[in-house]
Amino acid sequence: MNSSPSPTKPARVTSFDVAERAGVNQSTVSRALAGSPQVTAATRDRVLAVAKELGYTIDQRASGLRTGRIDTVAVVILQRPEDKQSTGNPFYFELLGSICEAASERGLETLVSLQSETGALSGDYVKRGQADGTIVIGSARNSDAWQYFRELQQSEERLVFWGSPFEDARWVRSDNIAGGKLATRTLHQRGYRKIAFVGPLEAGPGQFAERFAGYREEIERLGHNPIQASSYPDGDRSAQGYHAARELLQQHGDIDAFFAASDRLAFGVLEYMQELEARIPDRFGLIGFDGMSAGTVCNPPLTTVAPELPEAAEALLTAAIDGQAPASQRVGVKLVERASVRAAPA
Amino acid sequence: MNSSPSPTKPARVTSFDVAERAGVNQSTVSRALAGSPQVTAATRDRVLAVAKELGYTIDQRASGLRTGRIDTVAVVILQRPEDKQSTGNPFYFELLGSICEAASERGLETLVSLQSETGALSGDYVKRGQADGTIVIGSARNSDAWQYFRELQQSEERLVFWGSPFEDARWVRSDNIAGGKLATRTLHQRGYRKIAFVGPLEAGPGQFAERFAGYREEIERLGHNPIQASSYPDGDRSAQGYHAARELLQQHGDIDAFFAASDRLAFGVLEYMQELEARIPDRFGLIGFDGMSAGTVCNPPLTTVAPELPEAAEALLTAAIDGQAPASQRVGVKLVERASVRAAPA
DNA sequence: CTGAAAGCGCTTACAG
DNA sequence: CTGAAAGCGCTTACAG
Repeated sequence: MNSSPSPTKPARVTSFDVAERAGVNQSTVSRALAGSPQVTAATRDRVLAVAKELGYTIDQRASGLRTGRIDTVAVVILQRPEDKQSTGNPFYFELLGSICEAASERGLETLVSLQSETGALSGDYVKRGQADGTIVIGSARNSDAWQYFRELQQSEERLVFWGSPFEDARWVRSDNIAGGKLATRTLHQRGYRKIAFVGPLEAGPGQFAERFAGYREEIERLGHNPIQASSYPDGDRSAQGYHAARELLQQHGDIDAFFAASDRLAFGVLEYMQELEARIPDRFGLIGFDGMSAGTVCNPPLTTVAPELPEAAEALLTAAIDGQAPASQRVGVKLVERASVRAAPA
Repeated sequence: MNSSPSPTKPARVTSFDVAERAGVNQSTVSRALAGSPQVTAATRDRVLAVAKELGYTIDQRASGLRTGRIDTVAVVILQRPEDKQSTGNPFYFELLGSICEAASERGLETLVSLQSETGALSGDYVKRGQADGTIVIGSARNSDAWQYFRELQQSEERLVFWGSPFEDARWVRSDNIAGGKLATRTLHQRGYRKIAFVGPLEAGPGQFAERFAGYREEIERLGHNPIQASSYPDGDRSAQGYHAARELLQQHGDIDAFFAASDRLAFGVLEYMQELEARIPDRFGLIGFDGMSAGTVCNPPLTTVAPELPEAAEALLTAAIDGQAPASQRVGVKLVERASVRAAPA
């Protein structure tokens, strides 16, 4: 009478169950499900039918224990300790989205870990058998965390960084120099004549510094001098952008365009422009960096330099999983035209 | 002479290695690392020291195979098929962030899967031994996908939905009715007198319909009639919001406020307002729903009703992992005041 | 082409 | 308090 599933046995269906029902050996079930050419089409079909009937599915823990592979990539997103509880930088989630998609196309799952506190850092997913490789992306400002991962890279081949502040590491980055040039050249082509750079040039060879280098190179090629703010407040990027725009305009009344080293900085610039009731793109041009989708909802929508996310995801995955990519690698950038820059002259 | 790690043996360190070096049995190592009270403090310390020295770490595949737990929650994010390659709805990533944090506090890892194509749906992470429970979040518009997961829920206890379009399912949702009332009441209190609802009321008892119900209830309590657009174009939420605002204003010239059923709809309304050069919040009030961080960069920043994300994450996790939460559950909402609504009268 | 068996690295009764 | 052993569910040489 009691045909309802007994509470004592949740009854995991194993390959032995399938084997018994299909009248073959368990090893044959394993081969059939793996699509081994060693097994007859007839046998395989029978096994597959039974497997489907019983709702059998390979246990990845057992499979992974045996093969050494777990078909998973771990992605750790480093946040600033202050970003705890807030959403952190949405750009990282956009990159994460691309990684998930690229991973899925390779038949990999994606394990995601948000980390911020120095004490709770953990990157040995490969050693723990939870992933075949690890990607670390995140804020260059959490330098304690980066230090930890940099050391980890000594002993772990399958670990790669996006946006790490170190040169001596395996990383993937935007082609920041090309991006800086592209933004600057675009602004100049659209008729802006005094183009300022917005972005704190923090410790070491960070991404902002590279974007500045591209800007500077292009500005000098055009026969001008680079212009940048003298200091930046602590706080979020938006506040920094706001203050920089104000300071720059106070000191150089003839500035007519800004290249912001990140979209979040650009949002701050935009905020100041709005306070000034300055018309964009007529009076001022503005280009950001990152291609964040939030830039579609600001007013005007933000023109920005965006890394090729699918390319970035591929490069990161290859480096993390295969573990034998070139030491470091840059991905291309493109201009995402929205509305904070005048149209090209006809 | 050849002391460099031989390429043939990547040499995984196991509990047997630790045991040998510490001069104990492997089972003692296991107990020591599990913090079992059965093991002497002295023994435990020795084992822990050796483990650290050798860089030993428990293999989760083996551990999970033995215990049946894997200490991981799977999160599948359903996207509209069209959203492939785009970023999809950023709100889901904000919720994902909260889930990751809550999971991490429970000592769980988070497996993330972006799914869109009907053929490639997969939710049996528990059966495959990859997770102890599964959370599905995502667009109600991908109804084929929801149908798949709804059926899966018949056979899988540890599966819970955020925002599913079905009533007969285990889900967690915002208290949409309270949220609709809150938005409407707020607009009325701030002096707006003709408040329209923006949002397509799609098939079945979706979240938008609940938000509308809350709006309607409050509007009627205030002695007014609900106002809504007659039709919505296909396309993204922003375009829908734009068209609804235009239609509403054409038909009801005296509208002075909008409650949009989602932030993305609200961004579309905002876009139309900008075209009109209508001043917000003076001429029109606007409240969205979701609490998306992108709402901080639009102009003016968007006042919105936000679900309590940490509470949502806790409820989802409890339902997914423990598998014995109430059949369905609502989480509280709050008003996030930004600048698209007038200040409260003094 | 299929079967019998070993073993991946753990946890946990079972003895002592 | 510690050890010896079984077993979680697979994959894959090894036989035949």
